[in-house]
Amino acid sequence: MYQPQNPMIVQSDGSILLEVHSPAYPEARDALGRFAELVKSPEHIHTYRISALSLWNAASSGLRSQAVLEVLDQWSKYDVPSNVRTEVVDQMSRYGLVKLERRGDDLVLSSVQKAAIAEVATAKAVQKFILERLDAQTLRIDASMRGHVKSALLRLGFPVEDLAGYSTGERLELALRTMSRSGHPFGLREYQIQAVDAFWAGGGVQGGSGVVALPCGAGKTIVGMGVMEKIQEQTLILTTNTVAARQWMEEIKDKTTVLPEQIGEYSGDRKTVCPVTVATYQMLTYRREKDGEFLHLELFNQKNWGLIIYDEVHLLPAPVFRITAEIQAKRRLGLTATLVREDGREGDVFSLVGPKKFDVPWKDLEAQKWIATATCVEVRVHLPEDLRMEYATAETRDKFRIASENRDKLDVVDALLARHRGDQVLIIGQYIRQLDEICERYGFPLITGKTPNLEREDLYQKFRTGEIRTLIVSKVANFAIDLPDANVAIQVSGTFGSRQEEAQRLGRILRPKPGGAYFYTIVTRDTRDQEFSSNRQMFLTEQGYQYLIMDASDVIGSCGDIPSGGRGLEMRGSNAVGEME
DNA sequence: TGAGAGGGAA
DNA sequence: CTAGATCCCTCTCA
Repeated sequence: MYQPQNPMIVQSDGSILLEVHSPAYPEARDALGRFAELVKSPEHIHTYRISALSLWNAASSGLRSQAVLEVLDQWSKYDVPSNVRTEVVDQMSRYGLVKLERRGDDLVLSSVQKAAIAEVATAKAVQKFILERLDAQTLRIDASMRGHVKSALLRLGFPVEDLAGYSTGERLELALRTMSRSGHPFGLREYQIQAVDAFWAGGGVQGGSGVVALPCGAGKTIVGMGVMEKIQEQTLILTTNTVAARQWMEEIKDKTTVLPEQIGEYSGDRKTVCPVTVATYQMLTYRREKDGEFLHLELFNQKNWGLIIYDEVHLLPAPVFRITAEIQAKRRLGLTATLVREDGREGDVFSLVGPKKFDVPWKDLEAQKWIATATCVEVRVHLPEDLRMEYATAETRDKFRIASENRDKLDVVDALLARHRGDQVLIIGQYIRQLDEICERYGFPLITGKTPNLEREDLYQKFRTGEIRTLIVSKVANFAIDLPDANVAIQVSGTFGSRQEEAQRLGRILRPKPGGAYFYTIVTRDTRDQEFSSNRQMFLTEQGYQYLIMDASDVIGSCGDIPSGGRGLEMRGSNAVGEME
């Protein structure tokens, strides 16, 4: 049957085409996002792919294959190819087809399907972990190899459901406060409660490991504390940097009954191990020079942890994967905004930290006003005549830089600053040279990695109070979670295709505010800059953000509108909340 | 004891 | 893929 009004085409190779301008697009996109990945997003038709991992993650977060098929049937123009239907049902049923369970002191792999166990038993990568074959449906495995077994099986196409349970950690009684120490009423939001419950669902054996994906600014720390309250055991928290580590400590002190002396920082500065300990990933990955030995992995055994929290789990480094494979009996919570890794190790996150248990489309939280409504605009600038020759003859790897640093971008910055006079603006870029130039042109303060901490804090403070209205920031913006909120971000250059980076930077302006938020990215037309830019936008597009494409001349020339969902800029400051659709 | 630089790593 | 930021360590200086 042919239903031309539907927005979707499902093809037999597993790719899905989605028409962006269809009225049904928003609904179809959100439904599709639960089990497929966006791989290409040019202006009119987006391409998604159904991958095995995306289906397993969907299955583990509670979606049924029947529901997936219904989505495809509902929105597809043509009949869904039968091989795709089979693939969806097959892959999703694979999650949990092989189970890992405890029998006395032993661990066993079992399946209702003898064929599955037969396949597992003969696979080279798994054989070395098998101790004996108990019967046609059961294999006894080496209990110390629990993580390695799961990794190997995932690669074989068997995403194991791990029901072997967890060891009990040392007890730590704690509760969330209803009034924070700093004197504000405090409680979990609806979706945060759902996230905690989804992680915990099934209790003792089923609940206890997995990943929760939430947008920047949606309170992942709070979800972590909610899980700690459920478990009531000593907890080790791993973060990407010390500022984040200290923020966790502050939050726990502020919003739980854990006493300050029960919280320790394990970092380069201080090495205190307490019932709640916060450490950085880099601490754990540090190796002594002479023999390459890891010096701090001991931390995992220094206390009988009942829970390990992996903050920003999409950045988890290889050695931490290795140690995580060894501690599969501990409860593990992964937190992330994006789950996409740029290095393709999503499979390891799935098998070693755990499957995705919960996520919310960013647009849902926007609709509920938990995060700001953001208008994203890509402004395209031409390369000036004299740089064109240089660009054309440059080495591939220099091309990106030439296009990124295009000085004509500054004319657009001029215009945008004029439009947003009175707003709190961040100018974000990747090249110090380029940022120096901007700094000279306007005289706004510039923060880079070299800026001492005291000076940063001073500038942040002045920005917070409005004494300073514009800050220029380098890649520090990607990590500095203490960077104050702004309502306008102007990106003049960014890293090669990093989807996470774009998400992080948008996150800088997502705290809810009455006038909405504006995210501008300035790119050089028809160059590698533009190519990479579209790559960077992929994750946010998947989340429903549509970039408005404008030419530099439209921004510079007109003194009028940058539409935000068909409305003019003059709506800012009014009670109107801009719309994206 | 603490701050600040320099080197190496990923 | 660069360029850039971060974090760890050890060393020096007050």
